[in-house]
Amino acid sequence: MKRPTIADVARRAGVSKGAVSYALNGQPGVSDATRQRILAIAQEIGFNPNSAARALSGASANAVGLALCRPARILGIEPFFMELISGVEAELSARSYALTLQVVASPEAEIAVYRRWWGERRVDGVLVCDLRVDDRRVPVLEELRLPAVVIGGPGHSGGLDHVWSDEAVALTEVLEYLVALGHRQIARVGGLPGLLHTEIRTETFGTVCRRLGLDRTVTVSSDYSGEEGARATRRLLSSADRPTAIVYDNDVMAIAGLSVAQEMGLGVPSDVSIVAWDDSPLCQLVHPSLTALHRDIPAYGAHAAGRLLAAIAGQPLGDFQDETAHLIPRGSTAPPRQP
Amino acid sequence: MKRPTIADVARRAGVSKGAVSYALNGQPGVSDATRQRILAIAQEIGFNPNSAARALSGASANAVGLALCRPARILGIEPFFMELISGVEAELSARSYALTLQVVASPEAEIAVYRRWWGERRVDGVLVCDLRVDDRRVPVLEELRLPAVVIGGPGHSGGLDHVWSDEAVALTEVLEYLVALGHRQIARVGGLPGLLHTEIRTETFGTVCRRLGLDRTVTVSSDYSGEEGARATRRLLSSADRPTAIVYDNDVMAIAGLSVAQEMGLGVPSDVSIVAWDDSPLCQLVHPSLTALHRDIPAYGAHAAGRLLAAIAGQPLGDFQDETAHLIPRGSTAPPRQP
DNA sequence: TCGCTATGCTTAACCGGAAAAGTTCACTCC
DNA sequence: GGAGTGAACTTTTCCGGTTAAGCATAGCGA
Repeated sequence: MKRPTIADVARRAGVSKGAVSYALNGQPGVSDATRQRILAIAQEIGFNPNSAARALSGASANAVGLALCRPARILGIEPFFMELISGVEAELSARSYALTLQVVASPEAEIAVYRRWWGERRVDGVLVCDLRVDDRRVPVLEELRLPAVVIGGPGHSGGLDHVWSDEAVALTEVLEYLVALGHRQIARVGGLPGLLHTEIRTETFGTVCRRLGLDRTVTVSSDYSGEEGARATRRLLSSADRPTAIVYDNDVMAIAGLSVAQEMGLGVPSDVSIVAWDDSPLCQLVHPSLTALHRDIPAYGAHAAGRLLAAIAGQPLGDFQDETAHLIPRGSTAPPRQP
Repeated sequence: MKRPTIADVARRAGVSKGAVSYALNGQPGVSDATRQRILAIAQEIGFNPNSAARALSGASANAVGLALCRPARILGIEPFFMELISGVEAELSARSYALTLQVVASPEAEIAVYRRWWGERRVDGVLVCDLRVDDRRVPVLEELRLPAVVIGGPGHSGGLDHVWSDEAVALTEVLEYLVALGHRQIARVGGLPGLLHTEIRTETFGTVCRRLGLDRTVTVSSDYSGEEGARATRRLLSSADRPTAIVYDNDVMAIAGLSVAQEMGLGVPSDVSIVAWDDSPLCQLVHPSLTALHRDIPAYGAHAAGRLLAAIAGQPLGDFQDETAHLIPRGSTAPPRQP
């Protein structure tokens, strides 16, 4: 089956290719009557402009790129990325932009992908996840002048636009809540060290605990996987002065932690309270359901995508602070058992 | 920053654009010495061929499409798709193909996306998920002659290549295992009706139960979400003759079911055994860990992608039966308590 | 009546590659 | 020595759009 081209439309309408192009793109230069006729014919023969030809003459590929640097195992289990992608997609497809996805093995590979995409003009811009402290991807994107929106922050995104949410405030809410319940020994199982939001949380955790007068607080690093979350929890709960509450950097680790606690014969929340960061439906499926920090991740993705499209259109909007995650107390938190 | 084009390489090498094209594409027509020189220069100035220009002259967009028709909520929570995408990606990026992703709201929208992609020449082929009985997408793809690989089957994929895994054998293994443990009342919480694999499972469930002499068996339809899984479980477990074992069509519903059982004060596996289809790491994070049907989903995706690339290259390979899911018994199954 | 402008269209150049067709030249061979 | 050949390039055309520039025609004011 032959794909209809602009020439086919032009022939049937008895006008030139140029006229068709003007008509379809809403440009002036054709009468209203002709425009209507051309639109009808294009519709009738199912004409869609060849994206390559368009990209070649205009400058726009009508696509944005997203490179994810996580092992398959973790990508699958963490709802975060898929929800983010859903949100990004919703915004993009409303403006008929395509999303080009690539899973990479390392930050270096990710940089190579950006360079290739830029050279190939395959995408008009990119969304950058997992912002790191002094991220090496940032200067490369700036050098390439590839429009980009960083998802994460604040700071460390150089001159790139970014969309972020206040991790410090959210964590503070959690800690104040736990302290209000009576907890004094609070531990945290953190995400991948080096990621900016992990570092922000770690620093905030220290600061707020000191401010609240908690002395025996500890952060253990992990990698977001259930296995690591379980291992960290096992270590924490076997220690001499075990914490009465644990805050996890994602929901998967929190669920693993819950399971470990129950396995060790500890009651949740009676012996140990659990709080999860990121509130996927999973948190409500386990028993007891998990107290979690909730935010609208698809909306977060949609905002980032919207900003990226604006940046591509040449309107640098500056940074955008998205909704702060808020605590949803559920069954996994309670006052600690009196000693 | 100006993107280097083939003309820049040609100028620096002191040859024509044509020579550069031959050299970079491994075509005959240039001497080895010149080829090396051109390659070195291309490397040095970081030349990447403009994908649009390439797509416009050749016929290949060097991209494949994947349209997903599920609400964001479910896409996020089900590890299946993200794992599948990881596998697809691994295969594609090894052959430097891009993956274009689109989330759609309905099968009609999905068909529209295929038509658009085809018209825009945006992709060279597509992967089709969630095969339905008498799927309307199949004739459209055949009519468009858009290379496609259907993930799912067997059958109902018309003349399109497909990659499938034997659901019937897997389910039979589960049922025989449960019967061997002594279960006689087995229920199943099924996935979305209309999806081919759901229908195959439903039919197999009926057939095998009859063959094994089980009389009181029941299948409840659901939508893969935890909420629905919980509701279905609640109904099953409150019924007069409640089942002693429940098989769930995915892991999320199984986890929800486990939670409901525990909430109702029933012991798992003492009062009710639970088996999950799809064995994401989640199954090992809950307590007791779930007996599950395991298969390598990234590999499944990689196989499909590989077949699609072959189909695009013009080698129709015919159907491919992937590994059958196999049962991994864990803590959620045991002989039923004696009445 | 003659310009002048605005409208509505056509023409043609261009984007950056791929590849067919054409050119040059060294070399072979009768 | 002249035709024939093949290697190594160059030139040209093409893909299918966008868009600047060109060109009739109509309308209008002086």
